[in-house]
Amino acid sequence: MTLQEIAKRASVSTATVSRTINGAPTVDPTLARRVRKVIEAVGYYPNTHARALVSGRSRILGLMVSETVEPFFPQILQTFENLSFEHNYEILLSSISRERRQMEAAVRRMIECRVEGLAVLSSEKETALIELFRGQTLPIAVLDHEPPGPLLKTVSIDYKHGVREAVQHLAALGHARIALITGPARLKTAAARTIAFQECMKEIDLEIPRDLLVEGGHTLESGMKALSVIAALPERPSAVLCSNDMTAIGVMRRAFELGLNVPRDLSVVGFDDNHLAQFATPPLTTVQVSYVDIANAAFKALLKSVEDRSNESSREVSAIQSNLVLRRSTTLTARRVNDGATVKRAYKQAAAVREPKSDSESRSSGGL
Amino acid sequence: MTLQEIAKRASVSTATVSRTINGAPTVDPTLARRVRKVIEAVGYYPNTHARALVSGRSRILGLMVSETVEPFFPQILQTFENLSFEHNYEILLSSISRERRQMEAAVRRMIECRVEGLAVLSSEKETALIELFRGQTLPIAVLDHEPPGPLLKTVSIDYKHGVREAVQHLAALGHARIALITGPARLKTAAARTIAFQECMKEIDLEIPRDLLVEGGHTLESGMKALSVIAALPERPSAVLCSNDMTAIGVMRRAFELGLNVPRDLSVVGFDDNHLAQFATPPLTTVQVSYVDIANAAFKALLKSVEDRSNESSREVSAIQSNLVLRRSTTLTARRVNDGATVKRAYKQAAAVREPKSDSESRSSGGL
DNA sequence: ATGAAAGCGCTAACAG
DNA sequence: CTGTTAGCGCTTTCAT
Repeated sequence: MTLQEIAKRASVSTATVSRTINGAPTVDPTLARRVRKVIEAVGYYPNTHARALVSGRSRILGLMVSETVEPFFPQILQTFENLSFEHNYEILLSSISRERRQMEAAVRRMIECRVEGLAVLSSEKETALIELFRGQTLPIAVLDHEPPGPLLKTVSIDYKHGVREAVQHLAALGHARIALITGPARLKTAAARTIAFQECMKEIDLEIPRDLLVEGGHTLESGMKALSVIAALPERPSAVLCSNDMTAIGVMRRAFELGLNVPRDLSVVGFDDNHLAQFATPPLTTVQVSYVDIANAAFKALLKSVEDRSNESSREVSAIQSNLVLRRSTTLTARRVNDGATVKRAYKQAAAVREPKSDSESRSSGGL
Repeated sequence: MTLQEIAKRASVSTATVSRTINGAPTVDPTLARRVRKVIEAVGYYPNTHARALVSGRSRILGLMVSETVEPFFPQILQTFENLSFEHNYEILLSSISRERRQMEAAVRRMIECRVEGLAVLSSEKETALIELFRGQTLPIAVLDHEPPGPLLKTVSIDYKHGVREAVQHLAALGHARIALITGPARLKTAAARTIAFQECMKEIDLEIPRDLLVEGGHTLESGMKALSVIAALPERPSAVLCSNDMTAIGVMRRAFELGLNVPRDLSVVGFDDNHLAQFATPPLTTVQVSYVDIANAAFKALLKSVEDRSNESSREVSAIQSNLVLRRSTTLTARRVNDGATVKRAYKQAAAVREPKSDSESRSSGGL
């Protein structure tokens, strides 16, 4: 069934049918009704490919993410889905492979499908990826990318806010020796977390001895290993901040094995607030990063870029905030434990303390 | 840049360019090389929309799932992604909304994009959904659907295998009173699990008193509530099988609160083997359902249906097996606890015991 | 083996 | 306000 056929049956021109379908205001209500009736009757659905071809607009947005098997991925996808739906776009999904050939193939698909905009939500490989789109006049939204170009919209994550809350929360509980278990060095987001930690510690004049900066790998195992290292230290820290939740879970598991009670003997803070965090034992205090907000910002930036054709030069930057979510894996240090009021005060000091927006939608492990 | 332009620059006809691109065998190698050179030089990418329009083949497969925010979803999507990539299809994703209007809109999108096949991987609403595709001559792959039609490929999940392993494993450990916490009644997959349990219990002549069949809702809270009910029973069961992992986690949490030790006082078995299962305390013994296998079967069925145009009548049924995964949430009953050898023997009796294929890719909560 | 030409289904001038 | 018409970029006979 084609538009032509509808035109014939409704005894109007194809133009009128087209106008009716697209809700053009200049079409006689009587005719419009007649057309719609025929469309309804025969079960006609316009062909998007023909439409895309002639209009030059595919109404498809590309979404490239590191791994669909990542904890935050569902939230990102769901958000994109909803927004696309709302704005009448389709989304073309692709995972960013480590292999060059696969990456090129993915890029090819995006281009061949004539996506009108692209969101790259990954913490590695984005630079190489974006490079492959050189010369495509395609708006791209990406996390914290330098240098931004005219078509490059940037979504930046403010790790510092949440980390500051975490550090000050711990300090208020009496912790002075706070360790950090980092993520893999190659992830720029992990690096950003480390820097945020260092800066926030400095803000309140806390030192970070070399041996309290332990490299992790954002995995359960790396967290376990890191805690073994930390536990063997001559002067053990009383709290540890982890670069993601999975690491924190590993830390808690190893702590348990070593007979260390969390939080009594060791306060643990995670990062991301994925699904596991709230179900951990004890439930994990963590720096929440809202992937919904991130996806939202990326989509909006893209949409704006696609709909306007003018503002090509305004390289937008949308900043997403992180926040501490208080649960049960942190508490007073031993020397403060007798001071009953202190714990309450400390909890209050963690300014933006709140449960995440949609706890039940959170997911596990990883982080962008 | 268009195919025409390439033809001009390579001084050949558009037909030759088309043939070259599509790897037709009847094109002179010299010409082909010349064409490819131009294509490479100018960075030409064929337009899939034009291609789809003229060829009548979109090379798009639809995938509809209940909620992208579901634990098993990433595995399904990833599997589809990989396979699509491999076979040069794109996938059009849509979540199955509870609202009628949204559902219709999703169906419309699928049809307008001219998807060549559709996988519906959901445990509710599929019948209504499929109904909306009536008269579309579109191959559809769906979970256990009755009645199967000529274009309806069915993927069925054999819950009984895994449940049998679970029940016999528990029986071997000395458990005679085994409770079941069901899922929501509206989910046909949950109902199937319940039936499998009843049948497997009957197989080994174990009774299921009315009060050992407790309705749950596949949520943490429902698991907690269900255990409260069970714990209050005059004659408490020594083991409980849950309709999904989330329920089992809730059971374990409430058990902990009630001072019941899992597995010593109560053996707990989950269902699905999602991400949480292995990280639970204690790690959860569970009936694993491989969503990778399910997605794989659905895709393959679809592909076959799309590529052949003949076998429209062969309504395939691919059966996916479930298996028990042994972890630490089950053990001997009190009366057997003194018999040292028994536990080993029991573990051996659970025939197909093994760790899941890719533990680290599993996800949390829910179940199809 | 290659080219010329006819559309695929739709939109958007343009003319009326 | 409506209709006519010219393509959008590609594949595919059908000749040659």
